[in-house]
Amino acid sequence: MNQKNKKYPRPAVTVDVVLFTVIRGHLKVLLIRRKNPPFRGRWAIPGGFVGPRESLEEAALRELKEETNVSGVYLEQLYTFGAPNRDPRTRVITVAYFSLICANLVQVRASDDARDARWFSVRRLPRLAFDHLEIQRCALDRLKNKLGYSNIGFQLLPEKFTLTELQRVYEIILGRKIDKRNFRKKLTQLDILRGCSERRMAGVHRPARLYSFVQQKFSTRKGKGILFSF
Amino acid sequence: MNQKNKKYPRPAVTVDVVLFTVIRGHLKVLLIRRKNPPFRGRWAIPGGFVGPRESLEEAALRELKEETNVSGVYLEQLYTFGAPNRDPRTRVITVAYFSLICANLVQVRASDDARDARWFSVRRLPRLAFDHLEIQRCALDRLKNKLGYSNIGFQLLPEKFTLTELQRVYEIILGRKIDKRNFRKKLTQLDILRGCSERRMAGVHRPARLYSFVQQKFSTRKGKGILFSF
DNA sequence: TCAAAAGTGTTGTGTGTACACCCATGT
DNA sequence: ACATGGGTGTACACACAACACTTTTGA
Repeated sequence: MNQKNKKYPRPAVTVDVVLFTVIRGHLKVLLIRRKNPPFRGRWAIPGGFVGPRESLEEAALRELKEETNVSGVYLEQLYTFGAPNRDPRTRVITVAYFSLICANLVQVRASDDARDARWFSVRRLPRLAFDHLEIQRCALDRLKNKLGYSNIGFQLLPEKFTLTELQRVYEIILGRKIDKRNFRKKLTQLDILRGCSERRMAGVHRPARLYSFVQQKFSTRKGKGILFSF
Repeated sequence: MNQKNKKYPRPAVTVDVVLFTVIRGHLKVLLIRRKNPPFRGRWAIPGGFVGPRESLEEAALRELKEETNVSGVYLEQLYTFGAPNRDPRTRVITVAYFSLICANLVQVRASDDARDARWFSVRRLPRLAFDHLEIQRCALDRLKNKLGYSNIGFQLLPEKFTLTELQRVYEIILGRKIDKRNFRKKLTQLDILRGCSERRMAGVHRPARLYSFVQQKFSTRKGKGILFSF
């Protein structure tokens, strides 16, 4: 880090947030339609410039709040993209984040004057602006991988959920069926769920028990080996 | 990504490279002593500004080459650090990389007029400039974790190596002893090593067989589960 | 009584782990 | 012959994977 500041024109720095949720059995990602060139009319990952007094994470949280009105959601830095011509206007380096949110808790600010925001199934994305397809793929890969050795799956559900709902989240993201008994056995022996006394009635069948995630138990488990390996 | 460029002063963007190697049984990291304020005289991770026409990775490779004269080494983006006051002069966002190199293949440009560069054991680091201690810890965590599910351990060895040398790399980084028979059994059943006919004589004992890493076999293995779990 | 999802155990197979002795070499 | 690190196999524990039937509910 030499004192060469003058020699180097400074790039613009943005944060982009790949926001996932699960709606009716599909993994969805939030996109915003661009109103201005370049890529006018194309869909893009929400993002914006990093303010002079905020950290990168603060900038990402601010963007997230602007789009969804929620705070306290899961947010993780993903990767930084800086190809010289990824934005045709000027040099823009973007620090990408990915975020998980429970669909019940969020009301997307859609379709007001300034913006057109929609959830898209990750299987059926429209053409994206800039290198946003690459960013989105990177986020999806991270999500799939991280599901195997962390607790992030719970972030897509409300505080109380049934075991079948949790299993669906895993199946949707991993893209394959999981054996019900093995799934439940694994979770109970991980000792990270607290069953509450409530039941949930949903349809003409036996009511399902509701559970909540117990953070502290999870984080104190020994770190060696895989946690979920379905 | 709105058109608000004017409102936001652009930060400087740098890349920093945490460069690891193994020398005589110790995991080492390359540091450079700062000749100028701030933090004059403190040791720092090598890095520098991102040029206007180069990608982030190109900038990291350039820095790496400037420090070590080598190319073709393992390099991976680590994390981006952007706390508003991490550099007291001005806003600097740094994209950190980490890199692994075989000590035999590198000749550090040490102690010429402009720079004072040294390998430090990760166990005995000096006080570091900026937030470089945090960056270095982040890199070390990543290295330890990634050792378990990837092939990066081989990057710290020359092309031909003995199984004991490979085991030492794992023991040094993980910080614990590994059973010799289990280590060798695991590697042979992974089928990623080719034994060559050469032997290495080193000291007054039976000569050791030399092996080389076979990339293609490794990369085609099924990705589920852990690969190394010593 | 029927449909629909909830809930529950056992067995075989593979992988991790612990452990001790002989081999090849130079002095 | 001896000191030094190289090289090899077996037995137990545990985790993953496959698999089918009973329960509870509302209509």
